[in-house]
Amino acid sequence: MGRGLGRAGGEDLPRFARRIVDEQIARCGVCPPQAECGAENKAGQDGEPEASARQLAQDGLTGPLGNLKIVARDERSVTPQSEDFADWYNDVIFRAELVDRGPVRGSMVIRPYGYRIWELLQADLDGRIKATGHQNAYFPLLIPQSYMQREAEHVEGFAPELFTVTHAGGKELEEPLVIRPTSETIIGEMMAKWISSHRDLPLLLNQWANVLRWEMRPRMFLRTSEFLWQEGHTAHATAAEATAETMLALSFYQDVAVEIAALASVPGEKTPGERFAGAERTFTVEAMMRDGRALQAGTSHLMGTNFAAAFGITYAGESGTAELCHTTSWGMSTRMVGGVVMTHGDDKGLVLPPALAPYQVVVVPIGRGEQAETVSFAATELAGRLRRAGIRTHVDDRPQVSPGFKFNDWEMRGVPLRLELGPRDLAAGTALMSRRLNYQQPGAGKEAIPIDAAPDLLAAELASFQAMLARRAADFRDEHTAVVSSWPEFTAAVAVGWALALHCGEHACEDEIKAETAATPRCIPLAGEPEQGACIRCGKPSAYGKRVIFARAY
RNA sequence: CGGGGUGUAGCGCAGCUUGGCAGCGCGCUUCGUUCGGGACGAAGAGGCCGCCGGUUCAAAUCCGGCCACCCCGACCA
Repeated sequence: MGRGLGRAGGEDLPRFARRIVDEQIARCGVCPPQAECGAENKAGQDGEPEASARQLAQDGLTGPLGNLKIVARDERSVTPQSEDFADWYNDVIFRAELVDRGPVRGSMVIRPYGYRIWELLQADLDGRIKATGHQNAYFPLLIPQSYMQREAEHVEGFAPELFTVTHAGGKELEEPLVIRPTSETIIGEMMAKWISSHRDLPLLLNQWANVLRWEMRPRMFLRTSEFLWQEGHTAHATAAEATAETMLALSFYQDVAVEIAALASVPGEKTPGERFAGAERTFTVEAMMRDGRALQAGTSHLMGTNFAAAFGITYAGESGTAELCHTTSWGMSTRMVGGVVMTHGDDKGLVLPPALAPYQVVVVPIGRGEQAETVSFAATELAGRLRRAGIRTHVDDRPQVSPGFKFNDWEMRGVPLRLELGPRDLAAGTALMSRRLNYQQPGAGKEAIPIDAAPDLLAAELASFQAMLARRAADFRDEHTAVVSSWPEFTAAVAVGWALALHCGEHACEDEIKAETAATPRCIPLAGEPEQGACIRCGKPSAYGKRVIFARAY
């Protein structure tokens, strides 16, 4: 872990060690801040290179303080969230083997364990999409550049992030191609071709695809140059039907976020400044992360007739006149994986909701020599029974790896439940169960469960684990959301979480708020009560008739 | 694009100030002993020191240039 010691960027080790020592001394309350508590405490004077700061840190510092003990963080553990959330996040996703860096800036290799999480989410969402009459299709990655230019706002919005292909087959292309940043244009073009009558409507399409956007500041899962997503695209005869579709898609996202990913998300509408490029209205589900920031977990756009006009998506109505279609688009991406990490994870690593856990239960057989075979056999047999009961189960029978290592390893990887199975358990007909975390009863230990009843028991445990995570996330969100009516309250709220505030809706005012607090309007919650009043910042009348969630966002 | 960093073994780093056989920890390989919370011993393998140029008898180290990546902001799922 390059940053495993929690050093500030660029801070060298001697400086780091000295800072920690200084902080410890300052905290000890006995010595003055600059006191030299014994020679060993001089972890480095200014300008003096410190050859053995690491050694010193490992050995710990002792001296007159007695209680002063500095120990470098074990390289096997992660940066604590409280110390640096961004470092924690990076440590966890790499250590849990969700992801690796690609060779190109901002690119990401999704490793099998991470990809499985995505597959599980994908399978659930795909089921919801299909169950409501949508059909999957696939459209090309390459789009003629001219397509992007047909919808004015759309071009403007995406131009800065486009990858453009200028050469193919060794020759310069007459018309450059763009790699899709999203597929409204090419799907619009095809819709125009396929729709001619009101009988062709609604057209309900979805595609699972990769898209590419050049991002100035990539973050694994949250903002990579290339990402995987689902994009729904539909065309309707009336605005009312399109609006209903937009809300239906939003409900997929809210349900997946809460029921499957156990996120604490809030469905709402984007303010005009945050709207999708080319949309009339944009809806979103915004989820609170464990550092109090907001993550847009899915969006659903009502396009009105903007794209229909740009691409000629028209239909003959019952009276025979040509009418513009009303279209929608909506998407959820691999960003969700990052949202899961940042919602549930802790200093021991990932915590996965059972619905998305590649392994819901890991069985660790314990025993060596003659016992090994018996235990291993029993573990395999138990795993088979759990799998037949629909529980994703893994037996960790790696030899030469100690049980303690396995415990920590699977905790890092977020497995909800672990079973230890050793000779003592076998003799008693039980297995030792541990939960990845115990909300509201921290410290609750291992529990012996009867092997015979394991499938039912564990299924119930998984269900309650899932529910517990969702509740815990929602509690956290509620505890970190403040209804504010003054500027000081606002700044205090967005420093640690979300603020519900009235706002004038003006861009200049949003910009000022962002410049001062880094917070932006995330959404106008659908469930918000009507309320009038003065803008939290400038005092002008509120624009939306409801409170707006302001937060620092990913 | 602005600011701050870093490039040395698979990973994390030291060495550079003051040029002189390329090191440490983890991991990896083999053997043995271990296994209920990150095991231990012994023996090994592993390097265009980011790239190009310069200075020098000699460059990881000094000088010049370039490149890449990471972190913090502005853009965004």
